[in-house]
Amino acid sequence: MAVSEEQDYVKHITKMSVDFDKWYTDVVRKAELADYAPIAGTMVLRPLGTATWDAIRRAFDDLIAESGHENWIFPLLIPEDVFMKEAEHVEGFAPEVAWVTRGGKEELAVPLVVRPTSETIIGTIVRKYIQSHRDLPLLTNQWANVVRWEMRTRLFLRSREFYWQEGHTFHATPEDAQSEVLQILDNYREIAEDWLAVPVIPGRKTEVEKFAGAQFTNSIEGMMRDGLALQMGTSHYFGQNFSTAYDIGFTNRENRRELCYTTSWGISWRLIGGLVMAHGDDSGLVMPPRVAPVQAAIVPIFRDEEGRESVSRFLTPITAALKGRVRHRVDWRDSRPGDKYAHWEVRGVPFRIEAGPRDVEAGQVVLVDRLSREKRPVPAARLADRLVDELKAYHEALFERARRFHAEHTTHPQTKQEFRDFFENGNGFAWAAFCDRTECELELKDQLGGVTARNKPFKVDGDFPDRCVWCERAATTVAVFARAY
RNA sequence: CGGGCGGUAGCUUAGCCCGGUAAAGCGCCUGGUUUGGGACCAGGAGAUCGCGAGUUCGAAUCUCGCCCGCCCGACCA
Repeated sequence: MAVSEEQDYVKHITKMSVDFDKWYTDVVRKAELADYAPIAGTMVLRPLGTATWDAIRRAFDDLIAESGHENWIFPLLIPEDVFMKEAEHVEGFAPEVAWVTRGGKEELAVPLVVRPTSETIIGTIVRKYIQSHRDLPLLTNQWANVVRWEMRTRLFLRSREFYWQEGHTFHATPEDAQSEVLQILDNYREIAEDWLAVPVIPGRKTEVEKFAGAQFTNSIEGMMRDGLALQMGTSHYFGQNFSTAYDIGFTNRENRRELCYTTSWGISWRLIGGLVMAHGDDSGLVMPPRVAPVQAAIVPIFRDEEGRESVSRFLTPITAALKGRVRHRVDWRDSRPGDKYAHWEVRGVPFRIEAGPRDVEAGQVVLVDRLSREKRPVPAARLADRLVDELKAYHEALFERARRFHAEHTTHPQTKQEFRDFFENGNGFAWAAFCDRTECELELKDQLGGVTARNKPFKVDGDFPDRCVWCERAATTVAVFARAY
């Protein structure tokens, strides 16, 4: 049934087609994922957002545990002199660092920076645990909050304090470190695609976009429903940049001292913003089922106390069968069914189960999914099995929908004119031949209103011209261009 | 950080220009009636008008400073 304008107004969710940015903010707040906090540029993660982040966290933690990574907890504060050792890194982060200069009433002799990322302090700390090649690789990870004094903030996507995981690893050889970087990037791809149902492009960052202090940076890039790119995870190779600055060495098999090859990598709660913008619609959130805190909301329908008890008895074996298999919630709140439908819809719950007198009579429930809203009767005894299958299919459908959108908003311009036209008339991804020169990328960014090379994809199909799509010099690579968050 | 706009009940806003101690819808509470797509009726609670100072007999309203948000720019692993 179509939703009237008046009802929309009551819900206070701006339509995506009217103003995408406003729609996004409305959804995040009305779905109660997160809200603004009273400190500029910071936010509070509400229970739905926290549960979603926890689900992502568990999924990734399991993945990296399998490959031998261990969680640590490192300090929040970094002494200035420790922070300042790697020049490029300092230059990249200095403008957005928050400082602690006082403890109680005393001015600190050495000011402390609130970590914007932890390469420097972790390097400083773990160097003493690394003596021999036998101590390598050392594979650390921490789940933490960091602070970056951003000028322009946005819920989940760019906040002054954010939660993430940062992995920091130390290796005996460049090959080992580089394969770590690739392996983690593939773990990130798995989180994005298999858990969040967002198709992504893995690739190598250009010099303009790489991490401050890295030799190279890899990323996965996803497309939001406004055609903008979102960097959903990055994985950096430092070579010996940090181990030189922080003197992180080991004794190799030849009994000679050598410096470690290091990496770092991170995903943040930005992924939640990503799933909102990749899947949401004018009714609110659409949660990917594998991370959805509630996968099925059960709405009991009854007229009186007797009816209530009858539905309750009917539901007892049903919820018992769902236990441990499907994350569900029975909505006994004292309000009308329609109100409950809307409640769970805004929150993006994949499935709704209606159970009323007619269902009790027939020994069935009515299953409704968030995407099609079609009502389908399911025998009560088969609900659990059915839902497990439906959740899988729902994930596939979501992923497929996002994949199709991504494909429909992707182009392969052959000429500079086609390239210009594409970005002057809208947004999306443009795969094009590229000279990979910084000057060229900066020029096109300037002239095309913020278009940048998101990355140079690892996998490129088809033929591309041998001239750069922008400067028309010899092309050395293929890059995906887009405006980005 | 520069330019512009805004902040009034939990939410969305009116009132501000032209000063006289705050209003509506939604939400919330109680009772009744209802319940398969955001119900209805009646009653009720809820606001130091973002914070602070100033002008004034009197400030939501005028002035100044600060805080928070939005848009544009600069900036942005």
